[in-house]
Amino acid sequence: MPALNPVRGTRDILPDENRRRRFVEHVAFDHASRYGFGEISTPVFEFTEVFARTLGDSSDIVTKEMYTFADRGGDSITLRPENTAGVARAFISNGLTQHVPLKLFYRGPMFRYERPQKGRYRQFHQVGVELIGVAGPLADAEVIALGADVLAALGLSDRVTLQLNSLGDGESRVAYRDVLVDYLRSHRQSLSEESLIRLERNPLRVLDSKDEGDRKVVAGAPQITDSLNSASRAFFDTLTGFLERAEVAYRVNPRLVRGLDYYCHTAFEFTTDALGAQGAVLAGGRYDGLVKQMGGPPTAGTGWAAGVERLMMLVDDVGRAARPLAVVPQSDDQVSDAWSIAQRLRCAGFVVDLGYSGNLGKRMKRANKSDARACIILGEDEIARGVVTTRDMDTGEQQEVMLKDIEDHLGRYR
RNA sequence: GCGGGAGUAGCUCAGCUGGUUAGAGCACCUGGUUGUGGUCCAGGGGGUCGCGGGUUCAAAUCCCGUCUCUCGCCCCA
Repeated sequence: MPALNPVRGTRDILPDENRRRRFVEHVAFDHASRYGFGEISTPVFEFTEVFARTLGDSSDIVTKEMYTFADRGGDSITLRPENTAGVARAFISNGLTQHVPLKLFYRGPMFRYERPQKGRYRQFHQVGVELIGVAGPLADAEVIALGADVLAALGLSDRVTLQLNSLGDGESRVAYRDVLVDYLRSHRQSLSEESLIRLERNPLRVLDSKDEGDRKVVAGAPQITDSLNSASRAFFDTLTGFLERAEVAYRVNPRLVRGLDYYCHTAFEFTTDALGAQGAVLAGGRYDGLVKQMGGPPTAGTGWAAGVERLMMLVDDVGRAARPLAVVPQSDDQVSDAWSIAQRLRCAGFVVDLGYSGNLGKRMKRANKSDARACIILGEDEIARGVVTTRDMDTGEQQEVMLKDIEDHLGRYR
């Protein structure tokens, strides 16, 4: 049935898997709340310009990975490939520039036209945070510590490492870029074809090339740390001091870079080797130039995004769904009474399932399949006497209970 | 966008040097048990062998194309 398959790179998430997804999202938001973040929801599509302008014309996301189309009114629309640009747009659109510092959490689907792989889909989900309007390193520390907390709460502490780097301020980055380009040019005969292109368009990217020849060249390359001016160095030192004080373990990786212009100072990634090539599970950095680039006032910002599907694959077990009580009529003759009892119990806050058809045995089977904690059995006999029979599905123990007392009696199964 | 591997029942897979009616386990349904689930026993349903084309007397099996998944590259969450 090829016509009935979901579109490549998309998939259906069934109830069991959605419990994992909700668990991940819930843990993320729960911890974000503790840091004072509130949830923002922005549209899943924006004017193409929102992404084109902020992500940079040369980035892969913009040049070949966006779902872009003209709507019926002729506007160019793009399904969001990430949400930082959307949040920045909302920040400006809603006049929030006067309400900084602003701490925003988000979650939801993102869209990128990429080759699907393990943990990589064309429609995927992210959770993320943006802390807008704080220029100092305490904001970076908070955001990183929050990321570490979320991963810890998901039970992943021993499977991820935090890699940290500083790109410095604009002055430092320009200085480093010059030094780096000089060095790379002098070794251009050893660089891969890819890297020669990057050298012209986005030289920092050469640093995280996986090509063996490139790596040798990069190993001897000047490090950004040496190009940081004193202000940038102080920023980074203060940040690492905060992280140490909060006991957030990190490893400085001078090759961790961000290609886009609006990034500065902090860049970080929590990575794992448990997902093959998809190593990054939660990554972010500081983007002081973004809001201004979008047409807003100069505004500092720092944040991260995490791939929900990747996290879902890493978390072990989220426990089973709530076990229901099953109201089981002996036959169709007792269905109306069963229905009343079920509604009464639901009203009282119980999780209640029903057996829909068949004889008592069939309905019991269904109750068992739904993992029922207990059954409320209702026969002709019981109705006549104003009682029900309850059966504990784990012990098999049964007893008769007055109909009016069932809520009390079942309280222990709540 | 580029390269490797794989697609057989709802799931995991066997069958593949071409040869009767394509199998197993799990799952599902029915009965044993018409007032009692799980376990057990007996039986049953379910497959255009991803799709299209080619070779052949004969194709799940060989060849080509295509789609999807998967691993890697690129990039990224």
